[in-house]
Amino acid sequence: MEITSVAFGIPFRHSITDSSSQSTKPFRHSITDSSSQSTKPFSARKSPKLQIQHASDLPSTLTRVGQMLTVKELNTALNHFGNSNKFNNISQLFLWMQENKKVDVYSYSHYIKFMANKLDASTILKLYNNIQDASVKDNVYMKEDGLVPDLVTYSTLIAGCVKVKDGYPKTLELIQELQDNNLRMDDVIYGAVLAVCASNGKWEEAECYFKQMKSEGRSPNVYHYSSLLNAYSACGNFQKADVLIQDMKSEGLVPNQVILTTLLKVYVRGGLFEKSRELVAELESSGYAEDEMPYCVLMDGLAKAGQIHEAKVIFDKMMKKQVRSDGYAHSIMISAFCRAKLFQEAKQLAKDFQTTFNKYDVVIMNSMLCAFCRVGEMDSVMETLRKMDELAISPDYNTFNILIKYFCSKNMYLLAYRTVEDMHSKGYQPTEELCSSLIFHLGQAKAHSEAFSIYNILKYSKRSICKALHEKILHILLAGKLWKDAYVVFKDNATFISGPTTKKFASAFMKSGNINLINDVMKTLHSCGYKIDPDLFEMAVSRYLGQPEKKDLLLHLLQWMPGQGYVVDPSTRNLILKNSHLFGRQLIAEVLSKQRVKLKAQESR
DNA sequence: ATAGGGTTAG
Repeated sequence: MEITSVAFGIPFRHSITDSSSQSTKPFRHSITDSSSQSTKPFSARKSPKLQIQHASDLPSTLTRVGQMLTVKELNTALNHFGNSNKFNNISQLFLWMQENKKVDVYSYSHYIKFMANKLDASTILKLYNNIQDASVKDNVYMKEDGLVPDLVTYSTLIAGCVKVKDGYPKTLELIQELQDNNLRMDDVIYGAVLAVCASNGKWEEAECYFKQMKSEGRSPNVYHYSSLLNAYSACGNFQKADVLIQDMKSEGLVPNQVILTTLLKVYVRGGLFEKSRELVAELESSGYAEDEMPYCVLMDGLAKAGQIHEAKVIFDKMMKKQVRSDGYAHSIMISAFCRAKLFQEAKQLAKDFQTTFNKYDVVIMNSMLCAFCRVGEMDSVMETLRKMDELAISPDYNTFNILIKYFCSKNMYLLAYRTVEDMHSKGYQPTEELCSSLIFHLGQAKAHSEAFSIYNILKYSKRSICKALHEKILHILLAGKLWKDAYVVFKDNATFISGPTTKKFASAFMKSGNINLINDVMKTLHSCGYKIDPDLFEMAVSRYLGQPEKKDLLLHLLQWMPGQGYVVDPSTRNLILKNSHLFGRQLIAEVLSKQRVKLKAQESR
């Protein structure tokens, strides 16, 4: 009881606000839709293609005439919008084409070309995979029609790998592919590749590409140097960094703001705080410290090395100098205080952030939430959540994760469940490990249908989930007497269900499952190679005998059996005969004798 | 078309 009332209060009022703000959209559409029809009576006479190109409300025009157009014509429209930089229309049209399966390789290619700098990296990579799938499917090769990807395409794709997980192996594939297409890596490609190496902590590989480009007679520019430098920062290799800076200077390049800030990162990661402070002073005197970034780098490093007081000194100095800040500095100090369990200081600074910036920040909230959860300060957790709600800060992926883990750790599984549902409805994917453990605990707590909901969230969000999970949920569904769901799970995953569990499912279902599904379950069991026991038939027959109005189902079962090599055993046969008045003696006798004849015939064959 | 900063958890 207490759990649900808490859950009701928290996650999250915005789900209501959000959906209401979304509900204004269709409204807006229907207005524009009707007005465009009434003010443009001639539109119906325009060709569908022109209607699309000149649509004032593209989505509704597409709904009206989109299906009349071929993929080729739609691609022309994409091009039309692309050439006039109508990005909104490109997106709307492409989305419609995807939803209506009216896309080919060229659609993807045009779309990527026009939207390259409007889309985030992972989206572009996904689209790129779609192209490859589509080109195999349509047997079209990109090389035709000038569609061969060029170096610009590849640099866009590789740059996209910087922020993406698995970006490094993906980059290797792309390098291979561009070489297969007879392209050679140029300066920009090398720049992007080095950036990927750096963001994946691969300094040796970065060095290797750096040397390789030099050996090809290319002179590294500041981008290359800064990425290699950044690659050294993860491991704090300041010796290599210093050598690199010397090399750079000897090539006649002057370290700029980015280079020096990155060098600072190396020193900080290497624990050279004295040298770092000197470098910050150098940045200040060069006018490179007007932004908070170098201070952030140093503060964060100090705090993570346990020197929280020194970090705060930098923070205060920065505030005194009125360095331009977007709030990162606050965020770093707040999370540092939280890590050190200095909650009063953290709260004070959070308050300060709120008054300085006149807003709140989800990252700061997450830091505090996480800290409160870690020390188990339930009241502060709830207070923080209330505050987020008050200030209309939408929880993000991390917020949900923090909360769910916290609720699980406190054995508040129903609350965790509600939070996962909320998370899912906001479009965030909980991890499989989290779901899997929650399913287990919900099962233990007899929250069977809740466990099944989590299973479904997982199943419909991922291509493949741990095979053992199907069997696990099957046990839970049986325990919860959710027969129909159990049947669906069994049917969809029969190959992953062990023999003993199959047996358990079969007899539990025959005993208590939905009578209308008994024959379906029998057939499913048989078709997945399970040898149906005579006891199971006896159980099914008993169920039918208990409900004479299901006569047709019994007859159907009896008729189906001999074809698959089954025959009722003598005791079941007697049971049926004893009750045959309920079904029509004549009919039952016929069916039973047919069973024997068919079986005999099969045996003699 | 290529470069630099904060939050989870183990």
